[in-house]
Amino acid sequence: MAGMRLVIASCTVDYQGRLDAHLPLATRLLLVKADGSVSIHSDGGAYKPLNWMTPPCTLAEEPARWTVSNTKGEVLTINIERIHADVSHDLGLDPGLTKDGVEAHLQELLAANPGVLESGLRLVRREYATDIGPVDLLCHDPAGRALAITLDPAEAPPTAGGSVGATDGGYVAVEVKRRAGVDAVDQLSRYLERLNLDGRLRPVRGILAAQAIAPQARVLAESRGIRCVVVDYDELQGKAEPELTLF
Amino acid sequence: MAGMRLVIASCTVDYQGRLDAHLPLATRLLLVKADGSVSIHSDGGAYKPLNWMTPPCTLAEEPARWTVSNTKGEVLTINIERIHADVSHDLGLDPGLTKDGVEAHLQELLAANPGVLESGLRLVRREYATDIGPVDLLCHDPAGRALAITLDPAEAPPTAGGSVGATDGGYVAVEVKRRAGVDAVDQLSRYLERLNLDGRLRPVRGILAAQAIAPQARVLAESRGIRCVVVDYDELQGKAEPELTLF
DNA sequence: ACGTTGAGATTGCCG
DNA sequence: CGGCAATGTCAACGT
Repeated sequence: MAGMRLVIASCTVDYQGRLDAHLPLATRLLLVKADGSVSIHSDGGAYKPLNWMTPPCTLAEEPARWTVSNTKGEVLTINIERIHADVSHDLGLDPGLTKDGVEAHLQELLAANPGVLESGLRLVRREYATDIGPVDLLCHDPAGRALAITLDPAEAPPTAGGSVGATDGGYVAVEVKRRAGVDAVDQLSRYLERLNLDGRLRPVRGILAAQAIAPQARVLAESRGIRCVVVDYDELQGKAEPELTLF
Repeated sequence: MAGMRLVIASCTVDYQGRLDAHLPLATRLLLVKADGSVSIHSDGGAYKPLNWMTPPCTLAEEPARWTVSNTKGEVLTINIERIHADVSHDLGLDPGLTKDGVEAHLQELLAANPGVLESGLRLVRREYATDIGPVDLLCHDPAGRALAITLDPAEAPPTAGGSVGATDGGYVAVEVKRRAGVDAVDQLSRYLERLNLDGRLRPVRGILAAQAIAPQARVLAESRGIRCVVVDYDELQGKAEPELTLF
């Protein structure tokens, strides 16, 4: 039986699996999809169901008791007191969602225009592989150490005692985020720690590029000699197709 | 009009807000809850809707077009080609979900039995406040430096060059997780960095306690002198009530 | 209201 | 299939 089934029922629910959970008696929506997944919704709390079972799973249906289980030993038990409605509809396959404006797109635009991050910066490689994961952008700064002279002293990297690669020239690792928090700074720090073990790259410094950077992330980044650059998505998209803005 | 509304409709959808997204024409379930939130489901893909708008938001309904918007400028537009079904039900307030087995419970059990983490360890305080957030457990090791002698050399902390408080006695900061990843190591590292600025506590070392620890997290933790302890939830619960296991 | 943290996170990607 | 990182993460809680 293909299609989606909607049941309004007064029920209690028990889940045993990754945790134990229980729902007292109340009227709720039971949503059974074609893939067998079941979700139990109340009339609030946005889109997240109170309980659910993700596919693949099997539904065993008795008159007053549904038992949904999967191969990992998780069990969802729905004890049905009364059914108020029970309808089914065949929806067919969904053509799917198209998205625009996510981190991947921001990374593409920055890869095409690394100079936005810092004048003269050139892209070496996107998704540069390290043994702890890929760095979003690895760039090279032809100006090298000379660059530091032109920077405001307040933005200059700390002295050589820093724990990560806080230097002022050569290679540059860029972490791209839509919204950057302290975790993004830690992530970039890990990469820098790793990249600076490579004698062919060392010294490598870091740039955190995001549409928005949390204040605490900015403080942490600067204390580690990591530059923060806030990028404007629309403006960047304009640079990507400059011929469109000529007239 | 209180209650939940279920509409089966052929529609296209556009979302503009944190990103841009579009859904081509297809038949879907539109779920409108009493709080005004709207979610659009296909017949698959677990419980997450294809598109949605979380409350608070307002729904403006025209014959062939629903417009859902919030105060942050996000807009969800549903162009309705045909309505196949449209039913409403008043579900009433839900008494809510009870849970057991989450991190908070694991933290309680470890607070009551810190010796599980390391013989002799004593609890100083749960949720010990620092200015960058609370440490799950702050403990004290009466054995102090003498402990290191009994440890396997392979597990011994690194030399004093480590960037965070990787020492071998006195106070111990414990980070509790159900599943620990590298981010948990970073989190604990930040706390250690902070705690070791306090002369009354220094030196403070770290223990990462979790039901499961990712291999990369283990490597990173040990490179920073942080001990990893895998705890068994059921076993720990047994220790909490030892009188029940006497016979 | 804002920030921080946990979550049965889910989902997609790539090894 | 397992590890890893992004997500319009969401939701709960404390300040």
